Amino acid sequence: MGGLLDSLPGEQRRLLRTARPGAELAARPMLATLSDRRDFSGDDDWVFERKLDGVRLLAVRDGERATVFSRSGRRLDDTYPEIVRALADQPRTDFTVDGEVVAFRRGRTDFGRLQQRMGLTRPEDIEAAGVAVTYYVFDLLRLEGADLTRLPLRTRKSLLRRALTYRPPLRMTPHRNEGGAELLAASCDRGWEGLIAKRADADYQPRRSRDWLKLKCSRGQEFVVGGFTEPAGSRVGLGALLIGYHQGGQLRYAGKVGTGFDRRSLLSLRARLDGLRVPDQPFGGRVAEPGARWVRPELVAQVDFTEWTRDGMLRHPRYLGLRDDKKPGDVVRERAAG
DNA sequence: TTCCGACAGTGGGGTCGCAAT
DNA sequence: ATTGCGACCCCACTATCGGAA
Repeated sequence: MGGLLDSLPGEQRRLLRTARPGAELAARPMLATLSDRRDFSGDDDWVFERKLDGVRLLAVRDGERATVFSRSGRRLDDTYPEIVRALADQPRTDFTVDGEVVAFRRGRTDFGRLQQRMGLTRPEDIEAAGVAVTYYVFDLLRLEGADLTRLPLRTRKSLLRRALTYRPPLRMTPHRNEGGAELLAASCDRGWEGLIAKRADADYQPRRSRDWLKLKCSRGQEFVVGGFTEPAGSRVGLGALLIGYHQGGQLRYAGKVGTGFDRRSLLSLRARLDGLRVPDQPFGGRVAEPGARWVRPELVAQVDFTEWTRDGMLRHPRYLGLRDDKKPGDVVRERAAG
């Protein structure tokens, strides 16, 4: 075993530094920056990966031992024992990899399903949950005693492919070298989350970087504003808008949106909402939001979000603005569940 | 001078575990 | 038995500040 690094050209070998196992974990994982960029036809060289909807996991193999860490540095060995086992069974005994743990439902990565595993550490609880996980690795930070983070991404990926043996629950994240725009369109059609675009020649930086771009499929639509919450702390105007849509002759609650505002929009929204105040909630069914203020459902807000949760609430909602061109009565749910 | 990255603060849904009711 | 809370996960965004470009 070993000798993978001997195949590197001299100028890349000079980028290597010695690394103690786990030393890179004192730093943080490299994070992607949210981007609207869609044109990747320029001179710069990018690698595209499917955006996986799970939790980040860094794994360290040091001799006989394998250990996994969350993004914040928490040890998760008891949470994902089958991943630790898969890493401990690898022929190579000296590496650090970066990747994402996911759970599948109906062929798609499903964060909600993974959540049923995330907090569990007792083997019998994990067994009872019945949620199989897969560890998609996409980067190699350390190998054969060397810190690889200064090497270009393509080289790290090439080494990663050869360094590990891929059997469930361990997989290498597939990537493509071109066609980013087409790939993103196809991903969104399938109802996936989006893509991560990574600069092919970039090093691994333990922070949020523009060398990794998060390209998200947007699932925005209009919602009727039926109430709001009071601001807290240094916040002004309001905390969040309570929003919904029409279905079956009533206004159905779809959750809250509490980000995307600046000071001006918070204050002007509050002024308009105060003119619409009513004592009773306009939503059908009971909405349990302590301290909520209710308004006549006359304002229509444009809201972006990633997906509907199982309970029919919005995940990762953000406010984009008011739609004065839309009638509240026309606002319905635009996508089916899931 | 302008831009970028890091941090703090405020907001979201959901899960689990634990304490209070 | 139910409810509430905090701690984690995922995340959104604004505002600010200091240093790099």
